[in-house]
Amino acid sequence: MKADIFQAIADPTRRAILVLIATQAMTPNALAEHFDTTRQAVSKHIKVLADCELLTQNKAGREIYYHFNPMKMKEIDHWLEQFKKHWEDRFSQLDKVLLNLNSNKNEN
Amino acid sequence: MKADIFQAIADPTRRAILVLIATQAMTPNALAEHFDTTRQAVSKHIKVLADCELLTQNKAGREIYYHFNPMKMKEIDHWLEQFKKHWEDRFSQLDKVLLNLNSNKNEN
DNA sequence: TATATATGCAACTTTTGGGTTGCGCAATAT
DNA sequence: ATATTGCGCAACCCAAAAGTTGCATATATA
Repeated sequence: MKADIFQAIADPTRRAILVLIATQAMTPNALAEHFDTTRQAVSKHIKVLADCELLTQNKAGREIYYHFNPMKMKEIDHWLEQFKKHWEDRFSQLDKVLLNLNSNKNEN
Repeated sequence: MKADIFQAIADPTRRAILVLIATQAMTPNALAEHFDTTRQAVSKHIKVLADCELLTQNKAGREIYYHFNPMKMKEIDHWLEQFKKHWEDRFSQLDKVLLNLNSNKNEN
């Protein structure tokens, strides 16, 4: 059983799938046309994404539309928050340096 | 050659390393004490993280202090931004309701 | 009803990744 | 000067993952 969302987005093909499906729900076949691999390979990627709930299904006859689940993706954002302050701090430090450099010449 | 930041954060041990080092720069040995693996295993994780520039080195004698590079982590945040609107949008919730209605009727 | 289409699943192969062991090298300590 | 410490690197092993092929099943169409 696979459920690690970080592992899920590690693969570049899966990230591309997410980008496509975030724009528009798609079937596996429609999706596979965007890639250079077999339908089954794409299907396996879909399974990984669905297992960790980044995708949800919607069956319509014999077709299955996969939809993007943004709330799951938000978990990544939540994990990132603990680091956010670090790059915001660095920005302000950099700002300070640039201001000091600029103050030798002129202001704007 | 490994340089994929998404692949780098896929491993739980590496994510733990990032959390530790974000708080305080550390040497490989100090780091390894926090985990149940060998120093070499941790060292390999460090290499992965350093290769994709999530960590930077600072040599001090025979010790090497690894520092967190928040600007690189910010790239993940940047990638996430394309999805942010999906979970922030109120329409995202509306979509979900509509999709549930559709799947109950099983038509399109 | 017979056939084509959309999909999932299981078996297999190949590649990748994580871990361990063993080594070499440079910096420090005795 | 010799021993110890901190570290990286390479070789190897094993498990997991990605891709392919071949099926089975359900739905649509002729």
